[in-house]
Amino acid sequence: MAQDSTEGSLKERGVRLTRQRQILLELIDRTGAHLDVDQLYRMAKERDPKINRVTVYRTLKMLKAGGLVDELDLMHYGGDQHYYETRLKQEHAHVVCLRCGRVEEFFGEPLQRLRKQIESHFGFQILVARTEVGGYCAHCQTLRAREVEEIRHESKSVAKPPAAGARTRRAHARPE
Amino acid sequence: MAQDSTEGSLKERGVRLTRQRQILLELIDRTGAHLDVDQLYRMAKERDPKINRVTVYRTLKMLKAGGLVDELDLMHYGGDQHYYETRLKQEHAHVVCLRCGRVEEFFGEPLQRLRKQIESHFGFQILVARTEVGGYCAHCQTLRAREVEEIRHESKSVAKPPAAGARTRRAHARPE
DNA sequence: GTTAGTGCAAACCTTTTGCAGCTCT
DNA sequence: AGAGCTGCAAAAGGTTTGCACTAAC
Repeated sequence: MAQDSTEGSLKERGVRLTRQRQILLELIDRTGAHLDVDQLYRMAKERDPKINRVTVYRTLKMLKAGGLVDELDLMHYGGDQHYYETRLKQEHAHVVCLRCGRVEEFFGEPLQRLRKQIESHFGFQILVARTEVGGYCAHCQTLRAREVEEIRHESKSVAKPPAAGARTRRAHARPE
Repeated sequence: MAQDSTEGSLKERGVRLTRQRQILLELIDRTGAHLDVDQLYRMAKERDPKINRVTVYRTLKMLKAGGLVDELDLMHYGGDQHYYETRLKQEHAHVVCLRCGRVEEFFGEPLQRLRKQIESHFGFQILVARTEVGGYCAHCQTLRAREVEEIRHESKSVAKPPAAGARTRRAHARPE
């Protein structure tokens, strides 16, 4: 049972801890993963087959508004849905490989430095910050180079080099 | 007429410079603003009343894939559509006020530092980077404080303090 | 003349909404 | 008991697709 600060935080605000919410909270907080609505919905369904997708949306919206989860896009790799993660973790950037979909998290002082500079530069009060980076991971750089090479061979002469940011939209490809 | 590096870049790749594309390119490059599809579509329509929304989508997709424009969310202030801007500008972060919708751009060395650290830390090759920050601008911090104060007065006792990240979704509010 | 690009209509996917009934506190 | 939540069905964005026609090179 997830008896962490998230649930406490909700109780304080008089938010009801329904069975559905407990399930969703536990999934988000415990896995610490980047889950989209569909994944979350299916996982929740294993524990409560009657749960509705709409409840997942509503719960996430509430958690986001309450500053308990962060909403990510992960560079829209894999579609236009959103991904969610706990805010219990320390602030970090998301580094998404546009070829394999793997997502790395970067914690490091440049992030805090950036945050502070923005706050002092504009006199801005930051509530949420999001850094997402897309490109090729170490592994895929090599594979990518090979692919480009092959293409250049196939179309012997007028080799239109594949556009830099081009990405195949393979629905819900799993990293790895 | 926009005779800048963007058009050149397209010509080199054998992309046809249709009238519609010229209009859209000029709007994006010249205004240097953060435009969503709807704004872009309406502005383009003034110059070519027959242009179709789909063409706007298709052009943006191509420009994005070609690394000529960046796609932004601006913290989803004002809805779930995307915003687009030239990539001719130097890299910068977007700082969005969740109360008035104003968007500031932050250029500054912490960004380059962050980029470099991520690249060297993971051996990652960055193609696109996006930092978006949401919160309250200097001006709105004061107004916000006043609002909270008022609310506290109205509901005398059980004052549920407004959730930190809560934001009113006023569709397409204009900054200022 | 070819082939890429456009417009139109219709589909698609993700997310939101209205409302009756259920359930936490 | 009663406001707050849920589930269901239906709608509402925002974006993409299939196809016949048009225009850039």
